[in-house]
Amino acid sequence: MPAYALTQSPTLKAAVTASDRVLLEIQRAIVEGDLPPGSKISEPDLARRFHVSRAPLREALARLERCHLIERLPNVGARVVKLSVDGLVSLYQLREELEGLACRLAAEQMSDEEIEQMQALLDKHLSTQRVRDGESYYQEAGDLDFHYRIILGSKNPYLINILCDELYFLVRMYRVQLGMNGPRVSRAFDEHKAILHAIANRDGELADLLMRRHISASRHNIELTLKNNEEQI
Amino acid sequence: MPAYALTQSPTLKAAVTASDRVLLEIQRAIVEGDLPPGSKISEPDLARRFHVSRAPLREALARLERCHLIERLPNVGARVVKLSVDGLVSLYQLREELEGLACRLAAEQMSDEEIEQMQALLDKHLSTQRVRDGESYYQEAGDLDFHYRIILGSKNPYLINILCDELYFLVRMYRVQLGMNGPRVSRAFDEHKAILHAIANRDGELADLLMRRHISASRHNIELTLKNNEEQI
DNA sequence: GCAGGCATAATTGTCGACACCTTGAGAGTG
DNA sequence: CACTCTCAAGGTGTCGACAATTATGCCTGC
Repeated sequence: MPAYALTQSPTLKAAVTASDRVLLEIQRAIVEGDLPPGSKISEPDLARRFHVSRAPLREALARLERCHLIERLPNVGARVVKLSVDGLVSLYQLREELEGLACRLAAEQMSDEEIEQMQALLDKHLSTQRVRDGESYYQEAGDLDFHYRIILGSKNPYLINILCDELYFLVRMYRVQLGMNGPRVSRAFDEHKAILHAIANRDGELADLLMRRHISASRHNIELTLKNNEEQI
Repeated sequence: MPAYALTQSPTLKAAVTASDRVLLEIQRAIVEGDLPPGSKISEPDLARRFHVSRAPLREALARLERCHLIERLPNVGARVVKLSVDGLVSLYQLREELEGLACRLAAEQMSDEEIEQMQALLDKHLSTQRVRDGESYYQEAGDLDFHYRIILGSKNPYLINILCDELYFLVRMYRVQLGMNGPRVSRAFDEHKAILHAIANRDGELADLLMRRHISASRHNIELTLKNNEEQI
């Protein structure tokens, strides 16, 4: 399998084409709620806004559909996805399964060097977290970085593609729009550490189990916020 | 989650647009080896061949990339994927995990009526198989139909999307190009029956286990053929 | 006042043409 | 002979315009 199979998304490569650029901008806009959930996507409007023609814009829309940030109907158009409890549950069911698998594979496939680099990464995150206690953004970035590395460590290109290119933007959207809060931020570090420890011991089964629990806990956290939000409406 | 989230692929809906039509034709051509693995995809060439302009063709190519039938490089172009043992292993690792999950969810989510319909489907397949013993195509279609129904029964839209829209064309490509052969054809029926029985008993764990074994056996079957093929070259 | 149909406006799908990039062949040089 | 550079040819990325479809608002009729 050629290496470029892993570089389909412009997040992992330089944004060489206009379509890539626009994709990144719209992804950010949707994830951060700049384009609100449920809102209509007008192609002529967006094309003007990002100074491109409709051709690269439509290419970008196709990729946005691929990562579940918009939904399209032929001859009708696209809308930004709405966040829901059902959607969250479905998404995290998959995450538990797939990232569990990623852990098992990573425990077999990652090199000692890669594992050492991850340990260094965790140490770095720990120190910055102590300094900026409560600032969720850094925790957010650090958490995603941790998960990314394990997924890449699985060395399974299809698994990497699904998690990194197709599901993670939606995961980020839930987390950014519903906010990460409370004691989970500090507890997540310990869970990361335990998972990495299991991988370092080449104990794939344990890493799998711990990752599933880690993701399940994260889901419950978001689910609570989401249900509160829905009640407020 | 709206219903049309499940109808992104033209396989499950009417091919209303030119892009849909071309997509279906090229999918078939690649899966059946009409466009051979590794061959270059020339946009002007294909556009002439299918009597459309490059705009809908490129839309179709984007979706072909999504289901891993072609690989693209910016400013370079697209090639039909090559089949390999590594690719097969990666693909079936995912299938085991995801279809196992689908079984667990289907055991919870499927209605009694849906389960009865599946039993009727199996009976029908059994009778046609007895008649046309050895004809792999019908078995092929029947097997896919069985897996499709379980996946749909999971009621998880993301899972359905990944398996039915993104991975199954590649699975079909391996099976069609490497051929299904030997005693597996008849044994697969028994395995299907056992899986469905577990689902009917609402025993998700057992269905999960049986499905993983079923897929694993299928993989070993194809792997053998693939390795023989590579040795011949 | 309301339902239904019609015409208009706006949006999406498709087309052909152009600009830029990559690639491969061939000339030139060490 | 090997290596580099140039350049032409083909292909991809992008653009603006047209055709087909859908949404909107008005009008008519009940």
